Amino acid sequence: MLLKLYRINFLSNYPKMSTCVKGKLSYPKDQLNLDLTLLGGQSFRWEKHTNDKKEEKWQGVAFECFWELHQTPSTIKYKVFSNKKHPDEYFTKLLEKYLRLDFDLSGNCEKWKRAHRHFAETSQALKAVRVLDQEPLETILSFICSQNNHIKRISTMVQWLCSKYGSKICSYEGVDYFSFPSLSSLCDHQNELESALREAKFGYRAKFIAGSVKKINESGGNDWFQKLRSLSFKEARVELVTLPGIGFKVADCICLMALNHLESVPIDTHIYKIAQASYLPRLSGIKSVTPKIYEEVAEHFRKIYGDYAGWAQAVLFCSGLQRFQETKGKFVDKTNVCVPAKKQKKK
DNA sequence: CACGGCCCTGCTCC
DNA sequence: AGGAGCAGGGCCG
Repeated sequence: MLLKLYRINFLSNYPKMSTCVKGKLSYPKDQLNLDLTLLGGQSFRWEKHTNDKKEEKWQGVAFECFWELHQTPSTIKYKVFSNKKHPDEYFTKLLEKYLRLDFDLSGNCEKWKRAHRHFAETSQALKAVRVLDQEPLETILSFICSQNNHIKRISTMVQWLCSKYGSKICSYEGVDYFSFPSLSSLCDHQNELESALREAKFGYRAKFIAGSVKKINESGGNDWFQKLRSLSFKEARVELVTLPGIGFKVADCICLMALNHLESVPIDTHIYKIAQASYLPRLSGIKSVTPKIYEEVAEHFRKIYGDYAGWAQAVLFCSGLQRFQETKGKFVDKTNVCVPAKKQKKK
């Protein structure tokens, strides 16, 4: 045990010293559900741990920092490791920005409840999911991985990218944590990138990622991301869909979660089913979501829920997800008759 | 322009 | 046991 501690300290202090900062901010728990927000499919870099005393903590990497979060009814306490020196308040501000704590969730939920009956019915108990404000490159590559895929495998793939091309932030409790790779780091391996990804079981997404990295670099990298933030939502989306592997749905996820375009409403299969059942019954016979149908649904949500329609969608999505799990794969919207979950037995 | 077939992998189901 | 079916899409014909 002593030896182990010594090793960890030795490794993490040398050759590069990563500093640990502790901090705390006040925020009511009922306005921030960390499970839904961090583990619900926006980011793929967080894990929750519960010890035998049933104390919960969330660990993850964002903005080149490793974070450990604890939540009390009125506060969030954090530990953060970073390779770069910053004044302590930098981290508090960063965390507030990442979680968009300035957004009045309960106020907006009241508006959304008045805007449509379905919202009022589905979210009686507030699903306090917050839309994260994430880094564009990480969000783009992660959501390219998300197609035809589920959270668990996406997380594995993103983790692979980080440990292969990212840089080590710290070693904590015996685990190494890596930042998401920078654009330049990925470009340095441009020639081998696709084949390396293939080998790492990225499947057909390997080509998309390599191609997108190349194109992002040619477009100006971080300057291009800044430009996309300053453009209107739809202008930004037009630009994004020129990247290989990015269609409307993934582009909308990026706009919403990394480019500050909160009116963006990603229409995935879950949301489409909700739309068919409770918003646009006309679509109930139509299976394939063509670009035209996609836009119709998205515009419909924007019309109802306004400038922050994407956030309203996130809340609806979480409500749907929960029911999805409860019914063991059979998606059942509340407006339909609820099919009882199959009895599971078997060891 | 709408549609179906296909794409990689890994897991679950039967 | 081992093949079908599917998972928070996109591309191509």
